[in-house]
Amino acid sequence: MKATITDVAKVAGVSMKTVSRVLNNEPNVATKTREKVLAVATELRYSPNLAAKGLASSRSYLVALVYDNPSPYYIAKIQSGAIDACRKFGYHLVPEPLDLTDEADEASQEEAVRHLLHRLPVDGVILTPPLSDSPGVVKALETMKIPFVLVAPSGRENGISSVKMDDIQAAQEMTEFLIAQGHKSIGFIKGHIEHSATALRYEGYRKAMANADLPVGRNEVKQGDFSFRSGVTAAEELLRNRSACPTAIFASNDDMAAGVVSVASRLGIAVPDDLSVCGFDDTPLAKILFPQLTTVQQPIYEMGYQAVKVLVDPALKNKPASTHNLDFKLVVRDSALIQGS
Amino acid sequence: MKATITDVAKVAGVSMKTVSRVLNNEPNVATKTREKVLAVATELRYSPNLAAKGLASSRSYLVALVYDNPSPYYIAKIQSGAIDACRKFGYHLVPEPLDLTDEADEASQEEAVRHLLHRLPVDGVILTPPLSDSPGVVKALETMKIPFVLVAPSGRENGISSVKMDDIQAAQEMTEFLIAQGHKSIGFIKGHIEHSATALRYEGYRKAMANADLPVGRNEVKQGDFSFRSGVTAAEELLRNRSACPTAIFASNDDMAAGVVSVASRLGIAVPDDLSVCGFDDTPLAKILFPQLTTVQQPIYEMGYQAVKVLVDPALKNKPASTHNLDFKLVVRDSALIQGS
DNA sequence: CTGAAAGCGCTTACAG
DNA sequence: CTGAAAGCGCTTACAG
Repeated sequence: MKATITDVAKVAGVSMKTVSRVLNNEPNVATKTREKVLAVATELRYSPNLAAKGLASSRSYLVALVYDNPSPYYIAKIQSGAIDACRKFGYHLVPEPLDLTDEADEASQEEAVRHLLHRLPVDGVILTPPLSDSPGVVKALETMKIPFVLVAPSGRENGISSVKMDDIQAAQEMTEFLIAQGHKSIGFIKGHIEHSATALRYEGYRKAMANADLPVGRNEVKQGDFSFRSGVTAAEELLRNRSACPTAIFASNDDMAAGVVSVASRLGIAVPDDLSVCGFDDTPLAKILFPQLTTVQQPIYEMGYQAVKVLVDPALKNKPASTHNLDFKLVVRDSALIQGS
Repeated sequence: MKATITDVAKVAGVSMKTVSRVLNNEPNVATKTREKVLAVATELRYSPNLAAKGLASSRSYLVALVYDNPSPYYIAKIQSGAIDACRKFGYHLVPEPLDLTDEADEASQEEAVRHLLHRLPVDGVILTPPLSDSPGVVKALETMKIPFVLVAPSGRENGISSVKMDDIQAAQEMTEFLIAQGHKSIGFIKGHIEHSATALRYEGYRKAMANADLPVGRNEVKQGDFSFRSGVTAAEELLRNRSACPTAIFASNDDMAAGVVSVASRLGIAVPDDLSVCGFDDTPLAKILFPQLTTVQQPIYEMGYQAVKVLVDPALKNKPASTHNLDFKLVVRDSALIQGS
């Protein structure tokens, strides 16, 4: 029924091995032979059997995307980029959710990963936050000798490839944007205390304020936890004293920014006329809100794409570990745009 | 390094074939032999090589989730259910986005699917809306003789397995809930005109109104397109005449319901005191809004799970096509809850 | 530049 | 209840 490499060889009048060489773009094939084989392959609608290739070469042509993330939106974007890259290089992506909530210690986390990857041999693994910061998970991959790449890890990992963006720089630029709009008192809402991005975004905000010689008052910074609810609570505190409240609030993610907008609307504070609001992430919510949110667009799709590339691109794999810094984008929408500016 | 079936056979003192029988739960193995093999397999941390299994049995142990859907939330949930089912049966899920926007006619859509599945042989395919309604896609699968199952198809497909929920019934129950709360004038906002769920949900609404002998005025039904924006527009029309506007609005998805809430808030109409609002889908948005949305929770995760089960469960596959109707759930939250009721 | 042989780790079909 | 042989469709390592 389906054509095999032997069929192609027979019809083309060459050996199986030559067909293999042509299809894998190996050198040492006469141009004429190459063309002939290619023509026959097309004619026979030949496509290699992945299982056979895998068995013979002890590769799987599979890349696992291992995640443990509550945000379907984030995963969907990473996955989308990863799949596109896989297609380009003849691989396939297998998403593998990994629930580590029951595995408290490092050793049992390691065992969980080992178990997961024992059943399915893959040629590479992509780790998304917060797994990219888990020592147990990383250790399992290292001892199993499976190539892997970290997406947005918090630390500067030595000897491990990673794809990331500069959260500090992004938060700093967003704050600078607000300062350029004339704001002098800018409130900030921090994210979840255990999330690695929280400290980085806060640092970017502080840097911009310091560079502009603007003091940051104790009452201008509130702790949140990335939830809408925490944005509401923080906004209520920031906006309590109407005579001395900030003219702009930078929430370190969109959900919290939505909470700010909702409080402002309830208190009759006009956004952006009386209060500018910024978020971070550019989730779908940012465009649904009224007014639409000014926010930071992370290169999530690109991180997924680049992660796969690092693992499977012949030009990159088996090379020393590399760190890929991808570009973010400030998306300016109505929530922080002074009229006429 | 990694144990093979031969290693297990050697250590257990039996033939390769016997090990194979034990591991695949085939009959005709002495209990003692079975136990011995199992013990050795565990000891050696043996796990079968998928590629070898696949090559020998001409199966792949892979299921493809083919989608072309703008909603990452929907896909993420389907995928989550599908992966869990795959794990239970020893399969793996490979998500395959399929962009059909450039393939206008049925023939080229068929070719696109053929091309996609030619490279990756899979044991089954799951088709999500709107692909589950595409004749070209269905035809490709049929001629390739790949087992497949439709998720939420609109029509009554003959001879094709499907998993779905009853949109008519759900919309009817939601409307009945509003009626039971004492509402007599209930506005309705229809969905996108080309989406199959639109007509079904509207029918459920009409049925409930008719059953309760409540007339549906021309001004009570507005056309939307499932977007937040269209919900805003529809709400503005429905609420224009404050003296004769409905006391409840049932939007046929959450995004449009969010639009209604936003208009009400702008007009100073209290939700739910002056206006009850209901949505459909129970997206994350439903819980972020203030007040939180009363809505219909679709069994999306369950559809993904069941779809895989139909394809790979030995008790179900190779059986005649079956239709699986899964249960929805009315989620009553503050946006449509009369106080004290 | 090309090919014949062996083998990857399983299952299938058959035999006993 | 158990096993020996052949083969799935490729690649690897070697030879020429």
